[in-house]
Amino acid sequence: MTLIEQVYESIREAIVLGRYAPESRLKAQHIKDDYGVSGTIIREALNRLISDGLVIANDRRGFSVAPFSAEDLADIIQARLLIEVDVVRQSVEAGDDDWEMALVGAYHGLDKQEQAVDIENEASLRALETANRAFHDQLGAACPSATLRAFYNQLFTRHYRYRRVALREQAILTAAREDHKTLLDAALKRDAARATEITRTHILRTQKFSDRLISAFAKTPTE
Amino acid sequence: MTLIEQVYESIREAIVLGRYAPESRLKAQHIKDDYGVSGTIIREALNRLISDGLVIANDRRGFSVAPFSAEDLADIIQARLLIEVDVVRQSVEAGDDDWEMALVGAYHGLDKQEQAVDIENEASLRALETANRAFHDQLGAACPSATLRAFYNQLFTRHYRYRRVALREQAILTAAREDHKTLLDAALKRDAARATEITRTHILRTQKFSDRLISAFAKTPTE
DNA sequence: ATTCTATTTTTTATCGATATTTTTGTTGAC
DNA sequence: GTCAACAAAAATATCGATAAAAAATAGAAT
Repeated sequence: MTLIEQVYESIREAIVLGRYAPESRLKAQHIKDDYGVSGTIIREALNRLISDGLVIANDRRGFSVAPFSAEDLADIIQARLLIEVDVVRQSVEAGDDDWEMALVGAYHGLDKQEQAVDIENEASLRALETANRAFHDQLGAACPSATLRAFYNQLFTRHYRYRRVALREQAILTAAREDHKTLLDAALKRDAARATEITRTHILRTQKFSDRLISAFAKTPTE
Repeated sequence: MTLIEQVYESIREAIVLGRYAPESRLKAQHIKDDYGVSGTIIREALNRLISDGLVIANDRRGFSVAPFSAEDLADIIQARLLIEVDVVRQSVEAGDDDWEMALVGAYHGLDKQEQAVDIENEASLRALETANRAFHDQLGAACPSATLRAFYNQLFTRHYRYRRVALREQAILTAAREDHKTLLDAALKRDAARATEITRTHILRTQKFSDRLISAFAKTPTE
């Protein structure tokens, strides 16, 4: 694994988890010391993060963390509604037996984490998110369009910045768990209409908490 | 304008116009001589081109030009159908007076190029494409979702790699010209349904030529 | 002739230093 | 006290060189 990759992953995580505050500037000169690498590496990693919509390049003024706002969240949710619904529909329609098996497996892994989750425990929440992502990825994996899947990926990551705050709500977790079960059932029955409907509801669930999410994050220590 | 930006633009154009053959490797060491800059600059420019879907990063094996294939074209068209249709719908519904004025202006510019176009003349075709893009950009400009507009942008550029071959067909140009006129009318009347319908047809028009496009490009000199 | 290994060449990833640009801070005039 | 002009400091963009890795080549052994 190349150094750039490692740094890229680290910075991405730092942004997603809010360790680099939204809209704060990412100064290569400063960051390089955190990772003990050259400034060039940081710059390359930041350039790649632009693709993910997590970093913004300001001409001659370096890079900064993408904003974190109610509008941004609304934008993400809206785009997800359009794209992910289509990805799921196509995937459910096109998935073969191997896909089914992998999906059942991913669901099992997710279910386990959902049972065991401890809201107070950061590591537990992280494990839950990993399993959650794996399940949703697998749900869309059979979609033939690589482009749509790439878009979906970007949106999923960007959305996680907001969702992780919501994960602390027991009500959300319970509701999400229901969704996942229903999603699996619909997918296995090849009921694309049902699967897309649940996907919609599932995505919209965080929206209700929008305001609370934003203000909760605003309290995160800056820089 | 920063050096990276300039090199980025140049390489992008080179890829879109096929001067760097699809799937060929982009060797920083070699390219840097073409532009008289350091290897770092090339690498950074290439990293940014990943966002545009024109360049692919191969771990420890540098970068290469994105593939050019019937599947890729089908993928692009499919994604455009989903995303651009939505962008246009939202834009037509949300556009204000300023937007209308700018749209009429862009249409005028496009119409002029369409009248004057000379299929044999490369500069003329390029001017046409610039005007074409400006018109379509403006058509979607009032869509409130920055994310969807960004996706649309990427797809438009990727699609152009294929479309530019089709531009040499008089039949396509004539049909496209009709589309544009109808699009403008529908947009001004705020007839979103009509506008999206035409957008659909417009996007699909190149698909018929798919096979011919691919083989025409295959004849392009490789590296 | 084919496969395996060792060696050379090419290419990539990475570094540390420097020129340029932006930001910050200070002083002096109105 | 505000503004402008200038000087100092910080940050960015850029370079050229090097270490590490991959690809190409050549030679030996089956």
